Amino acid sequence: MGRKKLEIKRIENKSSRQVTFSKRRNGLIEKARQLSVLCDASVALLVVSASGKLYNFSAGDNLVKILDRYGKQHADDLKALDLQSKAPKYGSHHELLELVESKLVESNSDVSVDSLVQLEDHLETALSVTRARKVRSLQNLFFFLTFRALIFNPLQTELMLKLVDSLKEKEKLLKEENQGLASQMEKNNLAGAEADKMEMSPGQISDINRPVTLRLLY
Amino acid sequence: MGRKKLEIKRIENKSSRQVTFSKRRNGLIEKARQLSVLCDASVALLVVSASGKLYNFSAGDNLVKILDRYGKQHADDLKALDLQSKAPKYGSHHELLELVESKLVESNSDVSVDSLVQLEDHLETALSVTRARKVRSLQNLFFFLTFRALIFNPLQTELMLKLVDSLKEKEKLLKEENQGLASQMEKNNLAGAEADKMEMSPGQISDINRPVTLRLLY
DNA sequence: AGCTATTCATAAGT
DNA sequence: TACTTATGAATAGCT
Repeated sequence: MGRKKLEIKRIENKSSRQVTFSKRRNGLIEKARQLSVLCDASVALLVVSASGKLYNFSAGDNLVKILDRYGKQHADDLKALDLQSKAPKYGSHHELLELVESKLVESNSDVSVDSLVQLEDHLETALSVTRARKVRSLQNLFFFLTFRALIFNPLQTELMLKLVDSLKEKEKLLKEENQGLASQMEKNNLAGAEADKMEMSPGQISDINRPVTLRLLY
Repeated sequence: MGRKKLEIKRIENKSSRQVTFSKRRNGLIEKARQLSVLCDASVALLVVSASGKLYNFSAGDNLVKILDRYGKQHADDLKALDLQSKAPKYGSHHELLELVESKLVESNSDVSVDSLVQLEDHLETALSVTRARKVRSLQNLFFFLTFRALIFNPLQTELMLKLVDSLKEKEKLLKEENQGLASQMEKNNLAGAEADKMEMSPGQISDINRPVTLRLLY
């Protein structure tokens, strides 16, 4: 819609490509805004230029509630998805979990793009049969989850990773404390055995006295 | 661009609103496709109708790599954001973490929409000063993180929540084991004190013997 | 779902 | 980068 008809293929001239990008990007955003206003819809638009610059637009209130309602409507599909991913044939849920965990450990929780791409592939494979069966409904679900992630950002993931870190740290400290206690107990037992001329392994001691509350590590 | 100029405000007539929605949605998607092809850009478009139905479109390859490069370019901003969110005045990072954790516990990891909305508000407040200072750069960062979340879906969040659950469970078991050990030790000490006619508190026992390796809980 | 009169978006030029 | 304008595209109202 200009002085000349423009074929829809990559514009080779760099500067005119840039000009066109700027104009059409603005046009697209305006159209998105209009759609949102005219039809009471919610719209999110994300554009990355060839040079890596990010542009975004979103409009529409109560998106979160709409998505929540949508999610509730599709609760059955969610359950089916969950069960499917537990099926051993396509990689169990637990295996996937282990995979995520190992990726997190590997990269010291600074999750690399490559490892997540790889992880996504695994998930893709695990879900392929489910998808083939109920493509439409699951695609909707996919985008429900996607959109949810889009709304509940930006730091949720980062915070979650930090939470995982803190839990791992807590676990480490608890294990150390455990080992310390075990070590003390062994020593006590040896001392006791010397005194009593009898042996007693820590695991076989029955619980007679009331447990002591330790200052647990936080 | 029709028979009559149309004011950009909500169309009250339901059926014509629906028709307009359908037409303009398709138009928007086509425009997004064209922008992607003409200018070598990546585009993601998400639309939710008033009735809650979800429509999506995306185009452009290597989005993940573009975003990764972008993220690396803005690594300094990420660090600044991290430091800022640690500033006590606006709620420490740790507090936010506790908040996330409590929300997860509250809802038994079936994260409710309302609690996340609330959480988002807290984050919003915590980051408001940072944003005011470097709005442009942080908005880009915001959308980088958003877009990343968009790409690394759909089950990443769900898996992460399950990972958190498993770590919490591990922690619980370790604490129980800790208490069990402490209880045993107390009993041993009492027994030892009786035998030796002397008292010895668990915390004051020095480590003489080599620690015993326990079968840790997994 | 189609049809066209119109308005709108924008390619090329400045 | 911003403005202008001829022209191609999108679409509002109608069927």
